Amino acid sequence: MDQKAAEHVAEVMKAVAHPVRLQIIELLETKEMCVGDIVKAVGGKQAITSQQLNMMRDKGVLSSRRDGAKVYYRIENKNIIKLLRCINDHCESKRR
Amino acid sequence: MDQKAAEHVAEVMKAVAHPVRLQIIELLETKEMCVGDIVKAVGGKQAITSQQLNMMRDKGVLSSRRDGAKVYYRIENKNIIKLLRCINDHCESKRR
DNA sequence: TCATAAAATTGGCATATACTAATATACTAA
DNA sequence: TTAGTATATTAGTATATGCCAATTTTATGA
Repeated sequence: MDQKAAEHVAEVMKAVAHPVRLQIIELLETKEMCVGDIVKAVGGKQAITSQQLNMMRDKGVLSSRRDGAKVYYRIENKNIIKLLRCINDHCESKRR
Repeated sequence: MDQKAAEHVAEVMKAVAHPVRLQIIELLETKEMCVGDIVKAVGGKQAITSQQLNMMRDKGVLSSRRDGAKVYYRIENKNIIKLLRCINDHCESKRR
């Protein structure tokens, strides 16, 4: 992994490395969802959740499409899901 | 993933989400190394590298053993390696 | 013991991040 | 066009992070 790749990887990981953002990614694992429903599901505030979604989209983790007044977010790259599984395995094996 | 698990996962990811720390993990993928050699390999400063190693050990990513004056670090949980692979896959599929 | 090497720690500073309240924009339906 | 709903943006603040220089701790060998 060269310098540039390492920087990119670090950016992607930082974008995901947050309890609520991990929750959002889990929510989107199997389906797309609009901002309002995501806000309700994670029990957060509209502005913050919107910021987090935008941020993850900017980093290439999510993508979005507008449908009328609503904006639907989905996972852009499925490898993020694999990533989550790896981390989960790591944490579980530590807890054991 | 419950709240507590999400927080833990986020912590581990944050510990790894840094260009130099990713480099260090790559270095340690197949072997343990002492601090001095890691410092040379990543071209960093002693104090900073020591801080990064300590930090990753605190978060359960690495572990260490002292052998005389030298301290050897190694990857504590191999799932971190899998994690790196996932991230690499992610980035490569984005570049294509 | 003394000098040196290896690693860890400390205090400080600049920047980044997370959050907040308030406001702005985009869209729909009446 | 107006009111209402959905989402995004802005400016500000508190805290976290990353880095630095200097110092300290731990261990070795003369």
